[in-house]
Amino acid sequence: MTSLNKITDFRRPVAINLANRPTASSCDDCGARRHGLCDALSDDEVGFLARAAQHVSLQPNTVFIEEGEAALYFYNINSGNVRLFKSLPDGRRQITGFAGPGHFLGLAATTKNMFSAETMEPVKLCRFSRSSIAAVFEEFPVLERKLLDVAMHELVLSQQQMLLLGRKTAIERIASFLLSWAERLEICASGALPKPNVSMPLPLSRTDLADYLGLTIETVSRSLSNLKREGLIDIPNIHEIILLRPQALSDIAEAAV
Amino acid sequence: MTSLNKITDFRRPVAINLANRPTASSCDDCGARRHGLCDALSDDEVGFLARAAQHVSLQPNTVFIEEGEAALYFYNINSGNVRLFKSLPDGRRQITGFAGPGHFLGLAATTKNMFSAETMEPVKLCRFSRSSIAAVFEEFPVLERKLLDVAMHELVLSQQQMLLLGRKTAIERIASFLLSWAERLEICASGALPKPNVSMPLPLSRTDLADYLGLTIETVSRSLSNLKREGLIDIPNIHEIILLRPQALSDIAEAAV
DNA sequence: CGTGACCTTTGATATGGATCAACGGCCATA
DNA sequence: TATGGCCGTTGATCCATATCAAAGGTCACG
Repeated sequence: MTSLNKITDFRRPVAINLANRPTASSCDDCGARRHGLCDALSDDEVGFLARAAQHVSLQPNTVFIEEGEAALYFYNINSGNVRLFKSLPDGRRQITGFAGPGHFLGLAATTKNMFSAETMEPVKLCRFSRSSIAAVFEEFPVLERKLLDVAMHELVLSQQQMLLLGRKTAIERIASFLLSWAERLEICASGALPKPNVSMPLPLSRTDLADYLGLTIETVSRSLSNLKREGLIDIPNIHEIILLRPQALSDIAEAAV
Repeated sequence: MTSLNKITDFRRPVAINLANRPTASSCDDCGARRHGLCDALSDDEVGFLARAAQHVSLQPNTVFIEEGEAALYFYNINSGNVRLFKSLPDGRRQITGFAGPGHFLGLAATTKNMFSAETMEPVKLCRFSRSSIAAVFEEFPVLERKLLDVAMHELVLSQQQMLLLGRKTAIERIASFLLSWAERLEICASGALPKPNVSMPLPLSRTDLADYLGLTIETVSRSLSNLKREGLIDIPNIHEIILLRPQALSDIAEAAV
């Protein structure tokens, strides 16, 4: 907890001088807007945030955060999606979540990275030195408030995932995943079901799916085939799923009695 | 996400008038101190926080947050420990974590509770109306900063738990749990191993252990017996574990190769 | 259009942990 | 000290999913 205070102690002097900041630039530079994090920032301030960072473009399948390495930076994703995961020495892997445009990574107050992050497609992101965290928060206190909301929401999601990993069967995991993925894609409102027959892109390999759901690729494949055989979904191709009967999926996912 | 803005929109007018607040009272009233959340608050302010809440005493095994119910309050625990869990309609239960003195519960911006909370022993806590969240944060902005740190730390813990639930074997789960429990009790520094032969209270039933680790009580019992048989731990009684060889436990927990 | 690498699906078999069952220890109560 | 209920342990068996194996699809590249 010592490093915690170093980073977020509110008494820390402000290192960034906004009086000298550059003039406004497009908010598109700042992935934070995607999460509504910029709502309360002026264009000037958003431009400043964008300029305070190093802008990085990454190829697909690039590991840019490695578990165990020194935590020198935090990141804000501008475009593209990444997977977050933890690994065991023998190669077992658990994907703990996905992050897309607007997400912040590496904010936890630890000296080493507690997870790895790998791009799933071409990604653009902003990299900030962690020593500037306190200063950034000092300048943009509203960021803290919004980040707290985001963090609380992610805790809710990870609790759902713990229930899935600890107590659900393979078919329940797949059904749960399909519905939560639809929510993530905003195909339906949070907590609501998508309409029947909606199509959904699924840009994940079976390996990613298995590592996210705590299964093997064979079990993932079989479970999807079962759902298809029973007419609850259709699978026109590997990276597309049609949710034929969302209600039936939900009954399976929530183990309705 | 509409309710999110309702609660945390920084423009919301301040409803609490600190000018009229009561004079200082003991900080012991405020569980927040246990998490260092009060470090930056004056005794006056802490006393105010304590008075703004309803103080509640609960018997052991009382469910005071029920998943799915309207989320009317948030809570700050003063004394005692609680378990947080999610359930499926058929009775399967996943404990997602434990909360003790200083923890805040129910801060997520949702209209319904996303988990249940049940006391494990006599518990005292402060209950706040959720409609006052914005006002509380407005008066004590440092609270937000600290809560963000706490939330980030809990995300790290839940990622560890996802790895455990998704990819570890029964014996690895038990070994991981014993070491993380020692950390929680501050028997050892975060990330460090306890010294050999340290004794540790374990005020959890086998059922709680099973529901936390995604196993059955029989498998928990067998795994503990195995570790005992191999001389890595001793179990003088149900609610006490002696960590004879923490390094060996760690090798199992981390699947050292 | 053919080739090969990689990914997915499907089938056969193995196994870790769940389930079913019985027993034993502990504690509260009389 | 005896009794009953609850919890934990241990043993026997079962089953959901892992593992092993092979075949089929798809796509990039020559």
